[in-house]
Amino acid sequence: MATIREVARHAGVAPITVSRVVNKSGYVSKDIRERVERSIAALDYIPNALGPSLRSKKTHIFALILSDITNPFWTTVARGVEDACNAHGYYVVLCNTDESQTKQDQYVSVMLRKQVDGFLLVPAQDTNETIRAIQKQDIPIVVLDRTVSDVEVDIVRCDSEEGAYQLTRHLLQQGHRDIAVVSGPKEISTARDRVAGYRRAMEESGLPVDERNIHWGTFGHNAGYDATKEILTTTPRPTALLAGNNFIAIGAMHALTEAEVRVPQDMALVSFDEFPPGLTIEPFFTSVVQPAYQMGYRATELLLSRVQGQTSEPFQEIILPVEIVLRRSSE
Amino acid sequence: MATIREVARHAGVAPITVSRVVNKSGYVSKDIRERVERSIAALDYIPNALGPSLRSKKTHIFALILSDITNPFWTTVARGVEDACNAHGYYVVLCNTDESQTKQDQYVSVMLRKQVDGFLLVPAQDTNETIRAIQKQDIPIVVLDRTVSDVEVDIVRCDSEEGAYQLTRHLLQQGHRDIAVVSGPKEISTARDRVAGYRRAMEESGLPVDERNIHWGTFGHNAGYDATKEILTTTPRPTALLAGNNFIAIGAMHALTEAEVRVPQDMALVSFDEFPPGLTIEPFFTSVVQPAYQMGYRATELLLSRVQGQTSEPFQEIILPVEIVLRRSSE
DNA sequence: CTGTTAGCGCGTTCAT
DNA sequence: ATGAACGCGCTAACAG
Repeated sequence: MATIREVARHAGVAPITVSRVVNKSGYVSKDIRERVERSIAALDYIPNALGPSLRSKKTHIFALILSDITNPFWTTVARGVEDACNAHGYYVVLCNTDESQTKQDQYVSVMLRKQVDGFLLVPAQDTNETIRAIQKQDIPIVVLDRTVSDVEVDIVRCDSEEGAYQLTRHLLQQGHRDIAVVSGPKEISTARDRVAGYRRAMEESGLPVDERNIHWGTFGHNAGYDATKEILTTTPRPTALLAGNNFIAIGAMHALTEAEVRVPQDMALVSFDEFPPGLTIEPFFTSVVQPAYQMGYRATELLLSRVQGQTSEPFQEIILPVEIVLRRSSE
Repeated sequence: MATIREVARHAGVAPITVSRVVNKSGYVSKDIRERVERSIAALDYIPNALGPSLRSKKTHIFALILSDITNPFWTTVARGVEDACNAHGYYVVLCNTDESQTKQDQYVSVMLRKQVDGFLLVPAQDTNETIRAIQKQDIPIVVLDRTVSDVEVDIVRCDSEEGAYQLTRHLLQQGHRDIAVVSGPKEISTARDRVAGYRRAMEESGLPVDERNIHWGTFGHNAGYDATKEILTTTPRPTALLAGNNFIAIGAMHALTEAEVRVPQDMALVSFDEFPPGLTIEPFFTSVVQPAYQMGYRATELLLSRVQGQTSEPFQEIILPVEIVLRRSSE
């Protein structure tokens, strides 16, 4: 790897002149520019971005920390982040936490040392320590998807409560009265919000909420499977099921198929999150569509505005609207 | 962000002493260590990794450049890469090329400037220029999934030819004689290999290969849809279809469903790549399972060995075996 | 229009 | 056991 000095020597000029040619900054006569350009080509010179970063304290790198890139939902978020970054000359380092607080904190610590210019964080649990640690270093951060208690921080998320409300109302309209919910971990706000939306719809219709109908677990398909098996043993058996996300719905479907419970005839099944069109033979689940790509994109734009604008306006909470799509799984 | 000097001043010692405490290198008396540690905590000091990187010319970052993180296949590869990296103190910057040569080259160029320690590249097309440019800078690179002509380079890939061969033999055993192939772009080696495996199986059985049965396109579901629509208009109509990847299979399925062609009764359909268990209600396609996670992991290990060992052993080509899983889509 | 100087944060080398 | 000086690659500020 040639350095700027070697190019300068080769071209018989000062390093700063090479710098001016490379960055098209300042005046360089045509003759010298061409001579420098030839030297650059001859030596295969590629500028080292570390030097400038050290001086300018800018790396133009953001850290995106999320739970699992294997879930199409997060993948879509990540694409939104990446596209927004690229549109503004930024790049993304991706970190999977697997919902582990420890992995999350390790990543944050490393990324702080690496001088990333900002964080996009899907908080693994309801901890605010991590966020505070980042804020203490004056590095901008935008939280994605989930609220965190007891911190002031920018956040971009979707309206889970409203989504669950609409799903439940849809089920009620179909005549269901005994509806079970299989949600994610109680520590994650989206899991709580989805239960809250369900409650609101039930109560609004004057229906009592049987607490045994509310199941907390993880956002993985195994949890959906387990909870559904349990639900199938209860009497009276619920006639409809609200899954907290796409994986839970798949797990529920596995359990139902295994028990030869037909959907929607014997049990209606509604869910959160779509699968991208290239991923399913035929969309089947009635579900809440969250604007995942938009969430990533908007969060990145907000982060960029924090990074660039020195202004410390009040923290924002951007809540993106969701949409409900009716399909065969609920008639 | 506090610097090492500020901590040193705060603790009344020299910067190097702080460095020794932070890195646990060299001798520091217990008293001073504790004093320094208190200062570190008081100032929320986090070491800046840019300085050392500038000196040591090591960033401990790899660039992973692939076509599309939205495809579960690549996502699984990425997890393999990430896990292998983390196990060795490395981190990954992820870059989506969307199969575009231009985007790929832009990313490579930026990542070279950012001084990544190595590249993991899924080549967008059959170009070796990009790879040569990286090698010219003496940065190790491992190619993933696809061969590239006219370059000496390490590569880790799966045995596409054998996979297609087995899929075709399976169809032949089921009594199919007129089999169409919907593959990816001709410029991508896996697309060619899959056609080659098909040819081998056909020829081995003494069957002529009708060139009109071979369709080249992209690895997206739209291409699968379009090609299948076309296939359905030909007479005699093939009785079986070999899809070049998961997305093509889904697209084909869309076209078949639309035309009310039943699978497998009216048309058998076999494919490459599985969907992860959390992503499908019920696995349906007979398909070649490629060890995606392993591919990512092994490639990273190879890259690490290149980065660490200074030895320039001969370039390796690691070909991972594939497996075929029989399902309902082909009886 | 071109060049010199100095310093970003850190750790290696050599001293004390 | 602790510290001073130097330089990694680059560019802003200032000279000429």
